Amino acid sequence: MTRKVPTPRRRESSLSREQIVEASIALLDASGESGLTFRALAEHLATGAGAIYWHVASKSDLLTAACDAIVARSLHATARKSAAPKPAIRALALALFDAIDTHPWVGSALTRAPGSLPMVRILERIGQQVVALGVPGAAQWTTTNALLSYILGVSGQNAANAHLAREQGFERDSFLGEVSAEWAQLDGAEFPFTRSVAAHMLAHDDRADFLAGVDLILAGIPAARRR
Amino acid sequence: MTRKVPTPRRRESSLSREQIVEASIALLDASGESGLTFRALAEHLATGAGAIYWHVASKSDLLTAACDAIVARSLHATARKSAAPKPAIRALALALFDAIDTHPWVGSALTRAPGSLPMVRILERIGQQVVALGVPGAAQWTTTNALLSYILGVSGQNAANAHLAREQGFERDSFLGEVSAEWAQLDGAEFPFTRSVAAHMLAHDDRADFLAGVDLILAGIPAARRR
DNA sequence: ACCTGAACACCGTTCAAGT
DNA sequence: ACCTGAACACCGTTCAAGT
Repeated sequence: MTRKVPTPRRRESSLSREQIVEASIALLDASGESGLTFRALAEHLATGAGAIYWHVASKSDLLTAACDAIVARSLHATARKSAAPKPAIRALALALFDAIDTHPWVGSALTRAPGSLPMVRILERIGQQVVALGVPGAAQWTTTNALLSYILGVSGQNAANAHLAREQGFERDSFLGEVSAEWAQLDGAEFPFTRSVAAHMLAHDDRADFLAGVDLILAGIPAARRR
Repeated sequence: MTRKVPTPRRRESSLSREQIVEASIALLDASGESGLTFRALAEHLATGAGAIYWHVASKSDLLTAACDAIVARSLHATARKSAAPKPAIRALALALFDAIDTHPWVGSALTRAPGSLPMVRILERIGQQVVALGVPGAAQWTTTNALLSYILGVSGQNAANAHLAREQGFERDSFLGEVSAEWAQLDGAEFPFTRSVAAHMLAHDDRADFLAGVDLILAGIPAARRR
């Protein structure tokens, strides 16, 4: 993070970390995690594969940086609304859900980078609202963690669905149709619940269900305190 | 899934899908997701890489099968205790947490296989208890989904911590120490919450916090119904 | 029916050599 | 200080050929 004063003497159009991250995001959005390749990146940036390593430590460094750019952007867009804590948490949750829906690779990449900067950004924002909610000190960590896990968990699953559907050339709807049909054919004695929700899962609205789950957790917070 | 009657005529010690899955689990446990390689697997099984493709469709098929073996085993171990719904959900959650802690690769692999058999097994078990809890029809899917996402989300994060720590050659504790120290040095104006929980995160018990979160959601269920 | 192993088309990463 | 591009040590997957 210590940035030395640069003395740009050579050509002005030299490679920069931001350029590389931006190009990475474009590749990731276009063709998923497998689309991010040092060779593809080099071609995209009209340079050699080795050049990228001057600005970036490794592929996982690059992926984390790309994640952080998306997360920071998304959090920035929902910042400073100064709403009450619970509406603020709902807005935050939806912003992340939408960001991960738009950039499905963010979901799985975040999971593999615990304690990294993008995760800390989210933790911080949720935590501040949990504190504002009046949750006592000892429960703040647990409550924030529960919300964080739910938000990233469901958003990630939703994105994985979308990604898998696209990968198999289906529309998202017809992919859900496939899964629903599979579930409906499961053994009734062994999988009664899954069979019973097969129809609902076909018709459901991912975003609305996601928000309902957030509300479920939010509802549990005062209830848990009252015990 | 249609299994033709096999006519084993050649040598009795032929390769089987179960053998391959078992060897895969061993490799995954020993050296993580990057340790599962068709070449390593072939060497382990004293065969050629191509032979494995006779029994397995692809690497992702193999990974899903390995996941399913672990999940099925773990669910079977906690089956038929016929406890009340909430204790049953807690026991189920802990069993999965422990299984993913022991086999960290299960956490990330599950995320990438939505709608697959191992996921359905878990969905089914949680769903049955949610139904037993008396949650009305319309809310069953959402409630089950929330629990599923929380359980897999937190377990996955915990496993990712363990895996990352091991990868970097740290003990788990000293890895958490690193992260905690980093958090304590964050900018106080921008990251007040993260700074304030840095100490707690060092001392906390992952398993206990995980269970507390499950209780938080369980507490929210009746509260949400009462609205 | 099942296995072998070479071959194909890729990867991330390194590094001498250039400017 | 920054870039080039060949080279290294790998991958998953395929497929003719064997038994």
